[in-house]
Formats: sequence, C-alpha cells, structure tokens
Amino acid sequence: MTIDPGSYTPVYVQLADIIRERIARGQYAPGQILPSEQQLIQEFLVARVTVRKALAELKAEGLVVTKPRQGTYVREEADRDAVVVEGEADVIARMPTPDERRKLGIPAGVPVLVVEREGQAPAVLPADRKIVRLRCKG
Amino acid sequence: MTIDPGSYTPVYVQLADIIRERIARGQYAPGQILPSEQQLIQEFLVARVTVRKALAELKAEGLVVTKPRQGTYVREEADRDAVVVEGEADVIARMPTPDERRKLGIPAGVPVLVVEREGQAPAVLPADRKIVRLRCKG
DNA sequence: GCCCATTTGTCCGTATGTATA
DNA sequence: TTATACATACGGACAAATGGG
Repeated sequence: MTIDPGSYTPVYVQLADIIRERIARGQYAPGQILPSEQQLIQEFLVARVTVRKALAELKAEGLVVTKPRQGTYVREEADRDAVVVEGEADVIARMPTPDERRKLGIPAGVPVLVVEREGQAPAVLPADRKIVRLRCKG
Repeated sequence: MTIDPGSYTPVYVQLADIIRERIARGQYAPGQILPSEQQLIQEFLVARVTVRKALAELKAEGLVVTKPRQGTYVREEADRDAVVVEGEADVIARMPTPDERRKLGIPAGVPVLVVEREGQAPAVLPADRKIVRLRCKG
C-alpha cells in the first residue's frame, strides 16, 4: 500500500484509506497510539497538512481520537449500556450540538441517539456508550 | 457578535459559533447559500484556513453541506421515512464507513442507524432520511 | 458554443503556542 | 531543561468545475 501523488484520488484520502486499512487489520489496535504526525510525514513523504487532513477524516468517522500533545489513538469500543424501551418509541440519530458534546462528554465523530416517547421528554444518548433495546411485554 | 483574536477560544471556533448562531436565528435559512469563503475572509478579517476550519466544524455537525465550486449551503431537513420495527430489536448509531456513504449517498456529518434483529442481517439506515419506529404487536 | 470570473479543493511552507514526557 | 507532539493561524499557489454573459 503506497501513495500515488499523480492519482486523481487526493493524497489525504489515499493516506486515510491506508491508515483505516491498518486499523481494520489490527496493525493498529484499539487503544494503541498511531505513529506521530512527523513519523507519518516521513513514512509517506507528504506535508503535515496532508497528514492532518487524513487524520481529521478518521476522527470524523469516529475511528480515532487525538489527545493534544500526546498523540492520536485508535478509539476503543466501550461497552454500551442498553436503554430498554417497552412499547412505542421513535428513534432518530444525529450529530450532537457543541453543548451536548460538552455535557455528555462525547468525542468527535460520535452521534447521539434520540428516543422520543409519548408524554416524555426526548432522551439524548451518546451512541458510543448506549444502545436502544426494544422489548415487548408478554 | 465579533471575533476576538486575543481570546483563548480559537478563532475558528468563534467563527463557527457566529455562523451557527446565524443559522439558528434564520439569518441563513435552510437551503440558502452561505457567504463565500472570500466574503467570510473579508467580513471577519481572518485567513482562509481559518474560515475553512470553521466551515469544516459545521459540516461535521451536519449543519451545512458544501457543493464543490458552487458554495456552502445550510442543510435542508428532509422528511424522514419511518422504518417500523415490531418485536425485539437493538438500535445503535454510528458514523458510516466511506463505502456506506457512497452507496447510500450520505452527506458529511450524518450518521447511520443500525437495526439488529434476531436471525436477520443488520439494517443500515441513513439518519437524515430515516427514523426507527418501535412497535409491539398486539 | 465559448470565454472568464467565481468558488471550492488540494497542497505546500512557515511560525508560534502550549502541554507532555 | 529539553525535546516532542499536537493546535492554531498566517501566507501562497494551482487545479477543476460551475455559472453567467
């Protein structure tokens, strides 16, 4: 897997694809730190902005998280608690507002689940830690 | 609402906040085109990267979409079809893979809903056009 | 149909700040 | 203290497609 600067596919997309593939293969495992931006620059011979753009893609996908002045890590899947819904409900998903991100501690690239039930205020759940489970009585 | 370069809040965050506010107030309405990057550069006296970073934030939030060589538009909320699920099911949300984005035509900043049912392949639904409606038989 | 200005996309270089190890 | 690492922000350049006249 290598980068072709002459390709019509942007370099940062090619780079993101390569890193995504390495994560998928387990070469970079969950919780593990990725090579630093400098190391990626040297390995693939691209500019820093290009590396950062590739990493930004992976962040937006929720695949990695970056800790300032430490590094970029493969996101670990947390165990997700089930929020049990009995009866009727509508469930939507969307990206959180900045306020919701702060209050719920939601990292970049993670959506929220919104559960709407008759006569109740909508519940906003961080999708990396919650799932909605429908159960019927009987 | 103006930009303070001396603030500890990054300029691009301040700019994103301002534009988000204008969208919320309806100054920029759904479907409407935002000022071009050049216009934003001149209005707020910042560099182009800064404008682009602010717009990237709003894209990641699903608030705007950009059409290459045309402009950046306030995303219009489409009517969402209800996918009715009866019986037991788990519903999760996550960002789509690049493959899923292509196949389902999902814009940036829009998650997918995944419905998992016993003995069935998971259903992957674009969250900007679908909602999951949970129902119990009876 | 053709030309041209506009607009976003991509890519590079450089500099400074600041927290971490 | 020093080196490392990411974050922010400035600058410039070229490509490619759209849209208006």
